[in-house]
Order: sequence, then C-alpha cells, then structure tokens
Amino acid sequence: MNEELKTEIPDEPRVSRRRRQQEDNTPKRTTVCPDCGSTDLIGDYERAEVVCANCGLVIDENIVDMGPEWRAFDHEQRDKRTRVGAPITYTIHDKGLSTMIDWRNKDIYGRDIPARNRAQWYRLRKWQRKIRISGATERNLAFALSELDRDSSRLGLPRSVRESASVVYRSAVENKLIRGRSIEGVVAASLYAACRRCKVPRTLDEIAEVSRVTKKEVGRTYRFLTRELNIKLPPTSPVDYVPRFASELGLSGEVQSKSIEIIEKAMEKGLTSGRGPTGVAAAALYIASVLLGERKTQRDVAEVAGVTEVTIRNRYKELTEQLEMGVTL
DNA sequence: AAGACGAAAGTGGTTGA
DNA sequence: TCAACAACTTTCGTCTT
Repeated sequence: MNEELKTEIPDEPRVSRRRRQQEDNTPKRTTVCPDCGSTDLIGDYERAEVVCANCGLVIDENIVDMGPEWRAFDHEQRDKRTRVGAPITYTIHDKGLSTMIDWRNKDIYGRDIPARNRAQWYRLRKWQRKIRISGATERNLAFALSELDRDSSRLGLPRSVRESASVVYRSAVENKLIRGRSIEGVVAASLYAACRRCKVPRTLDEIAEVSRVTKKEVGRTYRFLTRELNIKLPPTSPVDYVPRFASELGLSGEVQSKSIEIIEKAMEKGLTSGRGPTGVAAAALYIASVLLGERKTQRDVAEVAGVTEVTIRNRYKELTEQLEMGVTL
C-alpha cells in the first residue's frame, strides 16, 4: 500500500541522500491480500508461505523466515538475546527509531549505574531530550502526528489508515506545503485522503467534526494536497459506504449485498455520476432494507448517512424508475 | 401519530466567460 | 470577478398506514 503511494509522489530533489537511502531500504512486503483486501495475513514459516487468513489465498511463497535464529526458554533469556526493537512506523515523528535513555539509574541488565557515572548520565539525558525533537520540521511533525493520532482515534480508524495519513503528511512537509496553512488543516486533509485511499471513506463533515477545522478548509486543503503531490484518487464509490452505514443501522449482510448490487446496476446506467456517494448509498440501503423486509425509516437511514430524507427520496425515485425494479415499495 | 411524499425556496460550490 | 447551474438542504403542507 505504501509502495503504491510512493510511486505517485514524485521524487523530491530536496530530500537528503541519507533519508532517501533509509526509505529505499525499507523492506517492501505485501500487507494486504490482493484478492479479498483483508490485512489478516499469516506467515507459515514451516512451509515458507504467506497465507490470507480470510480467504486462504497463498500470497507469497519461498519467503525468508524473519523470526529470530535463536531460541529462548524463559523470559530472562529472551530479554538478553533480543537485539531488535519495535518496527519502524510513520506515525511517530522519528519513525520510532529514537534512542531511549531510562530515567532510572540502571543499565539494560538492571544493574545499578556506579555513582561516579551518574553525572555523565544526567548530561546524556539532557542532550537526548534536546536532540530528539530538534528543529522546526521535527517539532512540526511531532505536533502534527499527535494531532493525527487524536483525530483518527476519535474517528475509530484502523492503523493502516493512520500510517497512510502520516506518509501523506510527511510528503506535504517535505514539499514545503505547510507554510501558510494550519497544521491541523493539513492533518485533516491527509487523513481524508488516506481514508479514501484505504477505501474506508469518511465524509468531509465527519473529519471536520473531530478536527478543529471547518469542512470548507479541509476540502480546500485536500484539493491543494492532491494537486501538489500528484495524488490521484478515484471518486469515492457509494459501495464503500455501504458496510459502515449498514452496521450502524443494524442491517444484515444480505441487505448489504443487495444494496451493493443495486449500486452497481445504477453505476452501469450512469445514475451515480454527479450524485453524492453518501446519498446513493443511503437510497440503495433503504431500498434493499425494504425489499428484504428489514425496513428502516427514511429518517434513520438519512441520519447515519448524513443526508436528508429528501435526498434519499430523490435518489430512490431515480433508482426505482430507471432500474425497472418492478417492485412496489 | 408516525412516516412518506412532494413542492418551493434557500445554500454552498463549481464552471465558464 | 460574476452569473449560471446542478446538487443538496430546509421547511412545510398533505397523504397514507
């Protein structure tokens, strides 16, 4: 997923060689099943395969065992033999690669630091604090990423979206697009873009709700970012909204597939172009719920979809007329 | 009484001169 | 920069179950 994004963002000559190298060396591995889109992948190192836990598709064969080459029989041994830390992440301003100095006067094996070295440690900690977040860019990133984390947890977004949003924000910073815009605005716009990229769309309204930015601002910044960073995102499909709305309404899976069916027919006939995707999704869900005897009121559907009943009525009038569904509602 | 329906007027954003 | 425009909302009265 990150690879795709990277190819769309043009290489920026201002990026230092060091950073470029670091990024190029990032191991590129599939994290999403190409068949069903599930991120639940299982590495079966006995058979050297990566298998999708959802649909069983074998995604990768002859993989390298990334596990440790040593064995540990108790916790103490594990602590001693482990030589690596957490995976790198784009959601922490230094990608999670910073050095930590413990506040306790113990070394990694838990032994006390001799008193004659204490002063040295104190100085080390002081410099560590200064260096960790140094410079305007670092401070900007640190603030923005915490903001990003706050927004996305209020929206209940999965990790993958946060990572994706962080990548978008980082490239915005690298391309010097922040100046003149509020950090919060750019964060919100990155998040909106990431949501669309990962096919878990949130409306501009929902983003604006949790952020301290108006809907207008988010939209404007989003358009700016996509233009400047050459991010091309297809218009959101109503289908992407169906599962979320359906579960909020407590509708069954059958209703979901029925409404997706309806939407796909509608798209063939060009009934969705120019229409707000949420409105189309809402109307399709409403129709499906009626057809399958799980009737919801227009108001309920309108509520979760963030559109009015009138819009649902307009959409569903178009849909029923043009698709010749031959069913009286 | 609640929900569905539809007309009419208003709103915010895009487009093209 | 401005007017035209389409989509959508708000509001409200009427009909149906």
